[in-house]
Amino acid sequence: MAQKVKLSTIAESLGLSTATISLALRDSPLVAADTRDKIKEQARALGYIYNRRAASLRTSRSGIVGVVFHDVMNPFYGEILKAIESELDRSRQTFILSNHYDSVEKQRTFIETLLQLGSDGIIMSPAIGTPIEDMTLAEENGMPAILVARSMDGVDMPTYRGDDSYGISLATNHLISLGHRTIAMVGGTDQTSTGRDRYQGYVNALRKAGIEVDPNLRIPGPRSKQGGFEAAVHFLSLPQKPTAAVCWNDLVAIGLMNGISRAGLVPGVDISVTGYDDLEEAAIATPALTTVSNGQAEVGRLAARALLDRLAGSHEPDGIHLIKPEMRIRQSTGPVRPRV
Amino acid sequence: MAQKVKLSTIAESLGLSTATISLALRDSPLVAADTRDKIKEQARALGYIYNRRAASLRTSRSGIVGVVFHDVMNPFYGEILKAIESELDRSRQTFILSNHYDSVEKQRTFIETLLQLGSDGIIMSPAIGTPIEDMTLAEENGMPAILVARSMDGVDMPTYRGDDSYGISLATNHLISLGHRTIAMVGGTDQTSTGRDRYQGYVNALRKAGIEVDPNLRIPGPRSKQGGFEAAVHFLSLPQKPTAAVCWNDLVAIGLMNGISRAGLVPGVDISVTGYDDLEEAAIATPALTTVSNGQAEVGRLAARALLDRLAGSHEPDGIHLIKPEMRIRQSTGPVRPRV
DNA sequence: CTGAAAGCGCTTACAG
DNA sequence: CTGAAAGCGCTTACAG
Repeated sequence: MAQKVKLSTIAESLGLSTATISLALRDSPLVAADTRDKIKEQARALGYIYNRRAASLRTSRSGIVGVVFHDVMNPFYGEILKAIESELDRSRQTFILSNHYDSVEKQRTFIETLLQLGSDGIIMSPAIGTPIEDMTLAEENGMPAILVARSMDGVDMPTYRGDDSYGISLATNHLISLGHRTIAMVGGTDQTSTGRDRYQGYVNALRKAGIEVDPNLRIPGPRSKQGGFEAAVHFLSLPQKPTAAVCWNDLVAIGLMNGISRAGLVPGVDISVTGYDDLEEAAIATPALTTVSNGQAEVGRLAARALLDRLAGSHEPDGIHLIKPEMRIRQSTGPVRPRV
Repeated sequence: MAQKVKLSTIAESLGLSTATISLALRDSPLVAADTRDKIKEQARALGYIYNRRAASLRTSRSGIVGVVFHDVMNPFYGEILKAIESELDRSRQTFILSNHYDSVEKQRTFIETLLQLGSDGIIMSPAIGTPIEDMTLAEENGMPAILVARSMDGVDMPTYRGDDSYGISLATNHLISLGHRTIAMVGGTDQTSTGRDRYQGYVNALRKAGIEVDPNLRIPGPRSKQGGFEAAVHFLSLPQKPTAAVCWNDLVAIGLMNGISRAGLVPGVDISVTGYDDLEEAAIATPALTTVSNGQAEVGRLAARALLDRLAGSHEPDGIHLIKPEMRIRQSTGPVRPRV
């Protein structure tokens, strides 16, 4: 590796000061156009690499944004991340990603790392059980936080997520309109806002239709394909013989449909199944999954924009911003057919 | 936000020098044990946050490692990333992730960003068409690179990937042993080493079994579920009426099986399908997918270890390190059954 | 075992 | 339009 090229290397080679070089490379109007061109040309020729650490130490802006989710391998978060990525790219901000896997410790370690790196902000879907102190730790050290997908009680930071209660009621109403009366709810946990809100929306929709709510028709827990797959046995053996399942998300729904198929029944014919999120793969599942669009792209885009705006000095309103979900009717739901 | 706490804040409050504080916080044996404890206690009490940028500027080590893949939403890369993550976590290295989506420009921008941030190294699966200069740019500026999943011609950097040619021959031989003779190959592109090597392995296996290779039985292109799903139409309309498909990866295989189901045929019975990678979801697909384990966890772990070792000073051997694939026989393959 | 001082590579008032 | 100088917050020889 050749001798490190820095501002002073360029300055000396051109007989100018580092101040002029610095200004020129950042297109300051203070530098004459032809001086600027000469400097840029020379920087390229010497293979100059801008040292962001040094600049950041001086300016206390790092150009780094932290993003922490439960697990990016989950396409729901993956789709949010993609939207964040493209929005940050446009503003030349680099993001650092971490999965917390709902470990509060892992999440805190990550927040501390971001603070040490001088991260300009953080976009997060907080881990289950996140203490308020961890959130204020960020804010108090000048690192604004934006929440996505999950709300946190007692925190009025800007939060972007879908209207879960309304969305799940769309799915439930759809099944009711097809004649289903014994409808199970599969997946999700009361430990997250999405779990609570979606169960509540399901309960509300049933009540509004005059259908009695049977708590035993709830199978809480599953949140992945694997989980949905395994829940199929439980679901199929429920003594109430439900004819339909409202799933907490698409992954659970797809897993459940696979499990139902393995048992020799045909999802969408023998048993109706709805998902939630409208992941890209929902449309190509077999059968194509009836689900609720949860606006991941919108959530990611708005959250990134909110953070960028805040970094630019404007203060977006705090509190929860709900994105309106929409029904996507496909082949996994159909008219009620009695269970044998 | 309170006044920023730095080393000198602690030093003054205790009547010590910043040198002592710095050493104590890093557990240097040069500092007396009780002095150290007092310092650590005070640092905590004041809410001190270590400034990595300043330290990194001084030491020229950042504790940051870059990771760039085609797309982490692809579970194949996601599984590699997980292994890298857990290995780096153990060494308290932070990773910065980027998708290149096979855009050479996006990849180069990311490499430049890493250089600016003083990244200690990079683990990458190079974008299609990556010029050698982009790789040497990293190395020449003191940022060692480790390749995963894809090889690059003319580059002898350490590379960790599966033995694609051997692996696909396992899948092909399995189908041949079930009596299949008209076997299509679906997905992949000649622009990547995996695409070339897997097609070659398929061709070799057929030849060795004395089966004539029909280039029209290759359907190149698909690399995703969506792609495999769409390829089903083409596959089913092939005049040679193949009874089995060797797919380039699990995603294509799962998509293809969905497409086959939509057409009213039963994958695993009417048409045998093999995947490649053994993603977590292969086992719960319907039918459960016969596939080839590609050792993602191993690839990620070894690549991360190789980089960490290099950072620690030891020089692992350059060149390609092949991980041995293994066959996973499930329900998506069965005895040949003539196409009608 | 602890301290004084230099320096990592930038940017930013301030002068001219 | 350009330059001299200070300073961001650390670490690291070097002294003692």
